[in-house]
Order: sequence, then C-alpha cells, then structure tokens
Amino acid sequence: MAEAPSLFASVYALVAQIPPGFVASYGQLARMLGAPRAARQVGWAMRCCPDELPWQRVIREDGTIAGGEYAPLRRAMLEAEGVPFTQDGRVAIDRCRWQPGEAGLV
DNA sequence: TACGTGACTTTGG
DNA sequence: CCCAAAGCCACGT
Repeated sequence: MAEAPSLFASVYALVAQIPPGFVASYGQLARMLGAPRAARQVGWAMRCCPDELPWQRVIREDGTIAGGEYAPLRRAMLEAEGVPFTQDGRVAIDRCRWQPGEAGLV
C-alpha cells in the first residue's frame, strides 16, 4: 500500500468523485493531484475512456468540451445532468465548476 | 535509457 | 473571434 499511484490512476479516482451537475477542467484536476503542469496527462488518461469514468464532466478551462467526435455527444450528457450552458455552446464552468467543499465533499 | 506522442494551458498577433 | 507557438509531464514502445 502506500504505493505511488500513477497520475493516470489518480485521475480516475478524482474524476469518479465529481458529482453530477458539476464539471472540472483538466488543469484543475491536475492541480488537485499536485501536478499543475500535468493537464495533458489528465486528458491522456481520459483518452482511455473507461465506461465507469464520467469523463464528460472533464472539460477545458475555457468551458469547451474535448473528446474529438464524441465532444458533442458528451455535451448532451452534461445538459441531461443539469449543467448550465452558454449561448456559445460552451459549458458555463463558472457556474458549475466542481470545488472542494461542494456536493462532492459529502 | 531515449524518443514520440498527446481529449492542456498560456501568451501573443 | 481565430490561429500559432512554446512549455509542460507522464506513459508506451
């Protein structure tokens, strides 16, 4: 135990804790993991796309959604969860950004 | 061990 | 608004 969990694994655990209706950015997750520069690795982990991992809640700092051709699909999932969107078609991350102490702290 | 790759972020034009 | 380049770190081969 107490092994050094690869950033890869840490991301999964963190994303899995994001409550519905909230979203987080790659850089923010990386920052929580203690690697403010590992935003790319976070996205890389998402690339695995595990079905157990609601990576749709993980978007860019700008509020835009990544995932290539799946991006528009994830956007619909976020809308179904109650995530607010802007007229620009981007996530209103300013209103639904997951923060420590939010519903996830339950 | 080294190189290549990438679903990011930031700054500048 | 759009585009481009640089910096960054970890994983796979």
